[in-house]
Amino acid sequence: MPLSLVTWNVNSIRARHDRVLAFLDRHQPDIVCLQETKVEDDAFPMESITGAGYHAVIHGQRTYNGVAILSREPAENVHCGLPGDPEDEQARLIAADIAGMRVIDIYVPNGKSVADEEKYPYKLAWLERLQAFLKEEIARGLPLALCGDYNIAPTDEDAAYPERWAASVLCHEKVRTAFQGMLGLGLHDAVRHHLDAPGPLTWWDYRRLAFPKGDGLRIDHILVTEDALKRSVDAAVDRDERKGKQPSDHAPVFVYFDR
DNA sequence: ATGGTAGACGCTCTA
Repeated sequence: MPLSLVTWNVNSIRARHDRVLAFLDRHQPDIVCLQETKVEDDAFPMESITGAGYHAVIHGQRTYNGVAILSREPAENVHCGLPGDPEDEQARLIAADIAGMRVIDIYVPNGKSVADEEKYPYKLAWLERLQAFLKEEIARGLPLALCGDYNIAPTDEDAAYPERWAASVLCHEKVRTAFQGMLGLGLHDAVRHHLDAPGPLTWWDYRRLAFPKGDGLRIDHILVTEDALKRSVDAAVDRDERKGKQPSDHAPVFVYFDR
């Protein structure tokens, strides 16, 4: 069996508790990066996760944001938070060494709208700080995977209806430039490497009947260094996880690696 | 027709 690495924005670990456990049981993934856990660390359902046979490292906060990495093997050298702004207390990044790989789990700020004078500049500045952090992390030399909800659809082929989203913070030129900048650091889009465009879609808004209408975007990504790309053998999106009762608005994204 | 849903929290914000 290949090693499986997953990223999934669950939109509240407590609201998605049963779905997460069913997901772990069904797929038996090796490493799972979660975003939008929306819970302080004291209230994270740690017993459920360990009961399912997983270690967890967590970086949460009340109400918003929050990230966690679940793994079969224990995590080492855990790092919480994106450096570069001492005033920034939003819990959007956690990193750890797992199974010989550096795994970085990110929840990039949404940015609200391009015209927003606070949230969109925060998103762009956050992406700048991320690039600086990535340079240091890549320099450590381990195979590296940057997994998460990037809130960026890198090209028009990453939206089912690109014209509807052209003016959005998910498709705007400046965030697409930031995505290209990460590729410029030596990272590769592992999902795109294995799966042809258009898609695969990973997020459908709860509103406007977006899922039944097929109005989704590819905003959840796994970027990897070249050594990890060479070890990767396939990728997938579990679109079925968006169906049924009380789904997250995001589907889990998988990349598989030779061990 | 210019809306709509979901989650956490508290009567509103974020996505």
